[in-house]
Amino acid sequence: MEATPALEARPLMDEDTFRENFSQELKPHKTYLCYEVELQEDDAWIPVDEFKGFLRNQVTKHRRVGTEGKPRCHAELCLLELIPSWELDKERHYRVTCFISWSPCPDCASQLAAFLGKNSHLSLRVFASRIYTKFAGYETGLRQLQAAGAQITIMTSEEFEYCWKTFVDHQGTPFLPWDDLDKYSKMLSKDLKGILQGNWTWS
DNA sequence: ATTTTCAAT
Repeated sequence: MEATPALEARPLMDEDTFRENFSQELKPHKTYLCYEVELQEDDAWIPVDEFKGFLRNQVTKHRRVGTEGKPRCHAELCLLELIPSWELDKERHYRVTCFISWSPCPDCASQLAAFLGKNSHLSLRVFASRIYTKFAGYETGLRQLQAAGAQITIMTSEEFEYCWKTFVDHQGTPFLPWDDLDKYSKMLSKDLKGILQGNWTWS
């Protein structure tokens, strides 16, 4: 009964899942989100390791007439359901960081913004691998989220490597960037900057 | 080049 120290095994993402979902070239019909929390102490951010993890969006398995399936849940809303369970001290200030494979859709962005408005003890940073442009108004959504105080950024090799080390079951192997990682990251960063500044490049 | 877009036609 001395097998493991008080260190609880945290679930880790397998390597393929990470690569398949965070590579900018692939566009899987699912979203993964890695999250972590830090507590503000003077000028420093202290990691709160117990609330570190990852999740993915939830889908209804079977849809049948007359059956009330569990509603689909985008990854961001899964996170919003999770945060209250952490019971963070409202007298202190925390920073929640998430690394997400698709940027928030307009609805999620709006809900995140509302959440930040109601939780002034929390700050939010969003690092996205890709920009989710499927739904009309995605630009406005991202701007709204930024206006609510969130920091929104495209993941660079630095964040990919951090996620690999922190959330992936990497078996001790170092992060090997995929082809064109930096190229896509720079391209998407430029796109996001334009969006957040209110420029439109597409009609 | 406009793209497998938080699926399921």
